[in-house]
Amino acid sequence: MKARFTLAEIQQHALAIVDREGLAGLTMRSLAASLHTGPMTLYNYVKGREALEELVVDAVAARVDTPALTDDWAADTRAAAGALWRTVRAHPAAVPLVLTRRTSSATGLAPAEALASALTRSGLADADLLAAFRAVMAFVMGLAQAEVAGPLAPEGAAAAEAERIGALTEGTLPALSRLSSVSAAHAHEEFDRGLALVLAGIQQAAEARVGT
Amino acid sequence: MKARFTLAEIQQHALAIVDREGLAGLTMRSLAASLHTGPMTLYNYVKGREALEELVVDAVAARVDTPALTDDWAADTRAAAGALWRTVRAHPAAVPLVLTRRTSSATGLAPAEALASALTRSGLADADLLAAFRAVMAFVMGLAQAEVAGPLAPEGAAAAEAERIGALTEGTLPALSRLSSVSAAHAHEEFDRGLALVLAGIQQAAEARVGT
DNA sequence: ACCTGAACACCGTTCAAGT
DNA sequence: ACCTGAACACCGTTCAAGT
Repeated sequence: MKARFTLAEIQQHALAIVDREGLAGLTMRSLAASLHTGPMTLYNYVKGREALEELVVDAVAARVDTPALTDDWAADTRAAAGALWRTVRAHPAAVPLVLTRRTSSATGLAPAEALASALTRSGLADADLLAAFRAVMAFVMGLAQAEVAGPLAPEGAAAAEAERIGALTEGTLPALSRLSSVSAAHAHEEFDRGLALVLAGIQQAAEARVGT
Repeated sequence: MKARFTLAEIQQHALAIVDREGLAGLTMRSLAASLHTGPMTLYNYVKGREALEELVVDAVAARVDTPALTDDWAADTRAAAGALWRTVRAHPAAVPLVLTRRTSSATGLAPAEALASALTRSGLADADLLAAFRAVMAFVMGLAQAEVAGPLAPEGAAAAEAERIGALTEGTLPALSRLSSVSAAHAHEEFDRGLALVLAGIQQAAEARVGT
């Protein structure tokens, strides 16, 4: 019998379920139902649950539209990081998978390649180039992590944001609870400001190298 | 009947199982067996599976020994970030939980408080202070993420590290595969170098403020 | 070769009964 | 109050039988 589905179809259905019902809503059985088959059919396309979850990560990565290159490596770095950030953020329920499942497909690695490519044109030497890549990538993933499970993240959608930390710590964690109220006011610019700080350090290293 | 266990006991057993057998090894049933009880007994101490996982995260956070404060905020920031990094890294199997489960206990938030406290003494204004906190915290968590599931992480313990990316991408992801070989050579200093880049950007912002 | 129902070995948790 | 066995509703996956 011919193959009834394509891998891309399965990917799309899986990501759609995660987006719609959350991570717990994705099971072999629910995905099979979404495709109008029995659970066992899936095993003709995917090795098992774990491979399915990697497929979801690939599906998210595939939605990142890598921006066109310019002659400004710093701008390209910002663009690559921003594109990844926006896409990951658009699929909050998939973030736990994005953070913990590794990809080795070309599409899954494409956003990292775009970032690496931009940074390579900074002229940094190997060790610093690697550190810069690590720092920017970690910033993007770490910020996504913070939004899902970080200490300043609002608990429920409706809960007042600053309340949680403020109430629970009652002055025992003063620095953190102050930041918590700042966060409520500056949520919209946290990515840009944070990335600017990281990039400032990288640019400084790149310029120091040109100077010598 | 008196309470047979303390929460701390349960925490230690749970973390020990994760460290020893991996995340999949921790189930209500396996934890109960480790404590020589039935699974139902656990529900007297913990609301359910999810609360248990948060307890594991707290247990990891509790093992971070926050370093003593000095009069150098940048050094204290490095020390706070380093202490968190080393502890998280010492429990690789727990990293997926650390990344995805939120804590609201005081012990769970203590490492973040230490970091916030150090950065507060930089003199940065609110928005930049928050951005700096975000950047450093994201760097630490993002680097832990990269080690577990990032594009340059070795697949298996025995697999040659550069092979994976190199072989699979065969020149289609040139920048990334070059970084992959650099990574093999510089693994030991990636944290320090990356953090130095991030801190350079933060210090630059702090000095610019002093100058005006 | 690709498909897929039945069955198995798990899992978290509800319920109800113990002390 | 705190404990806990039995039972239930799931889950991923093996197996074997279909085409």
